[in-house]
Amino acid sequence: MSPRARPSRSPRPEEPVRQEDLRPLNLELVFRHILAAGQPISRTELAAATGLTRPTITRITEELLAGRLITETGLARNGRAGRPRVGLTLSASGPAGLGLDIRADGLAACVVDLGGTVRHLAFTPFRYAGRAAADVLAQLAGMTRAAVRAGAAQDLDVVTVTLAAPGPVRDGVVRSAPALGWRHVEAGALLHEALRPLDLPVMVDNEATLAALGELYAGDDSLGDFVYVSGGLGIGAGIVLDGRLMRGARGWSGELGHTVIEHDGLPCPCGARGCLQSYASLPAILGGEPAPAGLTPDVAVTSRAEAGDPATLAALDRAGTALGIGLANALNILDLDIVLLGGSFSLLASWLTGNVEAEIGRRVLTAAWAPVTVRPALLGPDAAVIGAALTSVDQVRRQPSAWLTGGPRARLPSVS
Amino acid sequence: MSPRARPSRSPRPEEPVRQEDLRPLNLELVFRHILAAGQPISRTELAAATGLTRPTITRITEELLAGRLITETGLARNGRAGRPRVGLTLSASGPAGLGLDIRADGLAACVVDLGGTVRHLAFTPFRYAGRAAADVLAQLAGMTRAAVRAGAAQDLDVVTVTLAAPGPVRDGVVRSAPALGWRHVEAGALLHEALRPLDLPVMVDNEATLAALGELYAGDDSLGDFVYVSGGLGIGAGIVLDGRLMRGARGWSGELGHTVIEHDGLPCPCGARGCLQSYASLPAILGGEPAPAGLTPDVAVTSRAEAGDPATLAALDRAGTALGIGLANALNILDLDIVLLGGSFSLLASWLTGNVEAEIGRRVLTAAWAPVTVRPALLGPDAAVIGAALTSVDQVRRQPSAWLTGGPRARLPSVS
DNA sequence: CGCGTTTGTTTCATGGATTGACGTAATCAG
DNA sequence: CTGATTACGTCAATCCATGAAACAAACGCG
Repeated sequence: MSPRARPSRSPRPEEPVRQEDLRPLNLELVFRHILAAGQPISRTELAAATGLTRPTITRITEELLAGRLITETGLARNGRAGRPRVGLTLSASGPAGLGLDIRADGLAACVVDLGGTVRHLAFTPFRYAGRAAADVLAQLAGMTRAAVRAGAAQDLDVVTVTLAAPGPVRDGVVRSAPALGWRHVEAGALLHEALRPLDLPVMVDNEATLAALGELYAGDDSLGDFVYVSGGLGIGAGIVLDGRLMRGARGWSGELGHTVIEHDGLPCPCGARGCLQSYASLPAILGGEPAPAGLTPDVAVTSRAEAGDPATLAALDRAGTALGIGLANALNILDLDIVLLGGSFSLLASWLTGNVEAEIGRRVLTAAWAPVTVRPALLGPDAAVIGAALTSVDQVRRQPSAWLTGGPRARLPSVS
Repeated sequence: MSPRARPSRSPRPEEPVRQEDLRPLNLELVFRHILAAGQPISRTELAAATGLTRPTITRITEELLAGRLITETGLARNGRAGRPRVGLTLSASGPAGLGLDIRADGLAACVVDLGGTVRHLAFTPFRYAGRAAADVLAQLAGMTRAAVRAGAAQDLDVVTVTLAAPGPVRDGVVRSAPALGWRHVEAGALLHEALRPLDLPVMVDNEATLAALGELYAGDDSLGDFVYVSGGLGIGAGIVLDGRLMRGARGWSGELGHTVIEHDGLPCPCGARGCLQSYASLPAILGGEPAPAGLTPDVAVTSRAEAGDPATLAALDRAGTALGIGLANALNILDLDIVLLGGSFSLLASWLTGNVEAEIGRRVLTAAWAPVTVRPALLGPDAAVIGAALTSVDQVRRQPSAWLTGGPRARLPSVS
């Protein structure tokens, strides 16, 4: 996914609004209310909630029903007198989103429906050493096909594919992914090609970014501003402000791993010194020695920590402090009050949280009167795939009218 | 100014859109085009630019003319055949914005018109030592009255007052301003009270924030994403993303001064160690010794640096490096490509820029393929006052329809 | 001076939404 | 079983901003 080309810096539309634009707008309004309700909601309730009149609600729900975006549940016999209400819910069949993730230990695929529930989740171990990017993408294409079939078997129609990649991404191109040995790989175009004859739009985005979106969509409404820190071979962050992802001027925000902890500290492959990544990434915690064969780095660290290995515990202690300093910097700049430890950090949270909280409490100026919450991510290691799938389906959730008028895969670029 | 209460995290309206809502929307669209044009623009040009038809433009411009938001300039005889165009420009009279700034060396007031040009600018030296907050606000009230009169003499009608304060602000309350000895001062309410019987809405916001907005409004359209670093007794930053100010979850973003440079470095009054502020603020550059009597700190530093004082030059060298590291952290997290050195840093830019650029080039991951620009702020030390005044007038610029329908000072809370 | 040309205005039709009334469906209370 | 109650659908009438087309105004040019 690329940052939109910034056609205007104004949040308001740059195009004239005509009468015929009213229906789509109100349709989206109604749809958002159905989304937000979380449970079946009747037409009358919708009328009251949106401020639209019942005739209008009827017309709009007709369109939504015809487009398979919502379905009627049974009558809700609420005990009171009168005709019972007819519940409206997001359709359990209909449009769906597909997510893919290139993870340290393998590849993952996921399908979610409009309601955001996971309907299919698959994982294939994969070793990247010596494998070309094309191999990875061919494997992903296979998993995508399987996922589309699995969706179809449940009457789900996959709309878009979103791929999570471990590195900065723009316009479907992975600029660099050291863990995979990738540099400037046109992952979006390659995957779209490998999917033939399927013609699914493909979006590519950073792993931490998508994981943050996953947490945002999966979390309750109170979760509107937070940093998601993803630990793994490197360290990335996804920042959500006011319920919207912060992408930065060029879509490369969140490089927390190269935040400076010590101005003349350990050297980092990026060329600088004292980067957070050199203190708190999995390799750093493992102390340079490779993980035992067959064990992924995070499993190696957790098992050693659980066994009470003093070197590992010391490394985790140091990592927590470094992470806390890096996060404190980010929080001082961004003013957020929730930190989600994600990726491998979600597994290591019990050893990290203490030091992270301590450093934040000490260094964040506003922490004194506005405490910061540090907690592991809800979705754990699957956050990125699920987030990717949710991002896919969000195409429809954000613009139901486009989906309805344009039919399947309306006006989406094939790669972005 | 407080962050709005986040009624909805959606960029789309939460209220139904009716036919009568079309006109305000299109009116704002037209007004934005007039704003963006920068020079007189004809109705026909507006029609082409907005996509609306000429009759609609006529009706909308009628309303804008009646509300004194725009004026017709003379006919533009462009040499070609046909009826000449009638230019439309932002009204040089009509609604105006008032800004106030509590600066290290005194108090400033400023009036700008709808076009953003400064129509009045006043400065009063002021010593804060031993003076209560009420004294400061009484003085500001006096300057406000004078500015309103000066505006009225030019046929300008001040809509709102915005006060820039050196510290974190929320809901019109200054949480802390060490330079003034303020803690939890209800500056907005106090100023509103002191202005009686004038009943002008008063907004209060952080100085760096408003200065950043000033640069945003004053700069050309290419300036949409940047960090404004304000140097002074402390160090603050205003962050603009996609043409919009980033305020953080609670409105306290931009505390760059307490970003960690060295994880066990110099102690800072905030309680932590190694804060940027301990390396690059004016007191740090002065090396702890107070500025000579009668000289403000920035003048003291510049004069010594110009005289070639080796201690000062070394301190500036250190400060530039530290500032570069702090900014590199921010840029890695935020992905921005423009840094504006503001406040006192705008005067010291020639000694700082080199080191700042060097550190950023070394430490920002994306700097290799996407260079970062570092330059002094355009408005210099007046950025905050002007930004405050522009913020005031922006109330009208962003919602011209509200101004037109609601009459003067429509529906603005008296303090925020 | 009159013609063509461009700009701005007036008049009328269009279309989606609201309003309000009415009809129908499905339940509960007695 | 009957009547009251509530939910949902439908129909006409009306509103209102926009679009389309014709009209008026102001200029350059021959």
